[in-house]
Amino acid sequence: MRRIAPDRDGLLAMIGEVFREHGYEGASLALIGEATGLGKGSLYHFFPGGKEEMARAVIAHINGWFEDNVFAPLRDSVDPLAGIGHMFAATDGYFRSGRRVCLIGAFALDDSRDLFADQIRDYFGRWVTHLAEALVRSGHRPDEAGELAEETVAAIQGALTLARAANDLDVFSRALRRLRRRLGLPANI
Amino acid sequence: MRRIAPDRDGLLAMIGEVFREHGYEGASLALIGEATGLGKGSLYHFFPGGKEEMARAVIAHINGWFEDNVFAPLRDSVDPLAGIGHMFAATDGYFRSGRRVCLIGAFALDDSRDLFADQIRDYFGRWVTHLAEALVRSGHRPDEAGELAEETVAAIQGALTLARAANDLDVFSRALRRLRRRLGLPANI
DNA sequence: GGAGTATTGTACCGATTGGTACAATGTGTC
DNA sequence: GACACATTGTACCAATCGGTACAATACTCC
Repeated sequence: MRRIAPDRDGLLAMIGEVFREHGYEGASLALIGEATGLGKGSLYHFFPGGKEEMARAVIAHINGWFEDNVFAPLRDSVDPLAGIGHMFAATDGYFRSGRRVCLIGAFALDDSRDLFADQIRDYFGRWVTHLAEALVRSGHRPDEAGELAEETVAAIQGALTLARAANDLDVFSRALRRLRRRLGLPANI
Repeated sequence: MRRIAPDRDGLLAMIGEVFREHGYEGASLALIGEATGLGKGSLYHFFPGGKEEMARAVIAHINGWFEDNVFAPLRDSVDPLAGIGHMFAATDGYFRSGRRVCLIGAFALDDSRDLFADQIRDYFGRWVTHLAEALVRSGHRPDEAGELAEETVAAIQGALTLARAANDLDVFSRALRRLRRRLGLPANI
């Protein structure tokens, strides 16, 4: 019996890709087992709560990544524009310039939203809030900053949808470029 | 044996709601049967190709609705701004001010995109193209109009995602209001 | 090396999946 | 009423679903 001993981060990343590509319903335990190289025995050992616990852990994992790589820079950068620039760079990297889709956004659209409503609302809510605060610090009026933040996060989600629908990565790149300009950043980082 | 004789439009609308709420994978024949009041015998009589043919017909049905109620006004209105206003009103109505989600956008995100790639690309492509042409007619430069159209359609998709994630319909209303203003329309229709 | 725990493969479960077959019944037409 | 065709309910199929049970193996620490 070989011992793979996948670290939890790597494991969650692999499971996350399955959910991302197939959705919550479409991600069968067979697919997850295939992607991770683990049988049901192992999967239910690490996630006694089954598929739902896996999804919950994956969402929390993504939430943590955004906390560290997107929200923290937005909150802690001395120069708010630099923090916003960091956000765009991390976002472009995370979604692989449009090749990848937002798992949490996809979950928000169908049935599975009801299962993970709190985590989903938290993810988008924090993104909008932290971006809005950075925009306030960069000189925007609070109400205007709130709308601009909401508009930006929605535009990113919409661009991911449209890029995948059109099968054209440039859709996503163009959207990020427009958003950068509107938020007061130089055209390229 | 009672005879319901649902007209095809009503039938496709009912099936469409199931796909919209549960996604392609999640929409089981049991759910579809329950929603339509039809057994498998009837469903496979009307759609010999099974679930895939049902989904294809539903997407085509939606495509047709948008052709009549969104794209045609964009193309045929003498006043392009009136056509664009018509588009926003129809869009707000169709998505029930954010209560409803875009089935085709949801399909674009997961596995099912590969099954329906042509129809999905067609839907979004026509929307962007027709909006861009109306924007050109209203005075925008062609390249600028293309970007603005793409941005608008993406913003609508993103707003639907965000509204459902936040469980807050105002997110969608605010997005539509901003888009109307940016495209040169009066604040309320 | 032995004890205790972590991990794993396998067999199995009932329920549900999409799909097929087909006879029975409804409906419209002459 | 008789015929043709449209529609439907039911029974059935193999495959897969998520999940459980458990014994066998790996690993860790003494």
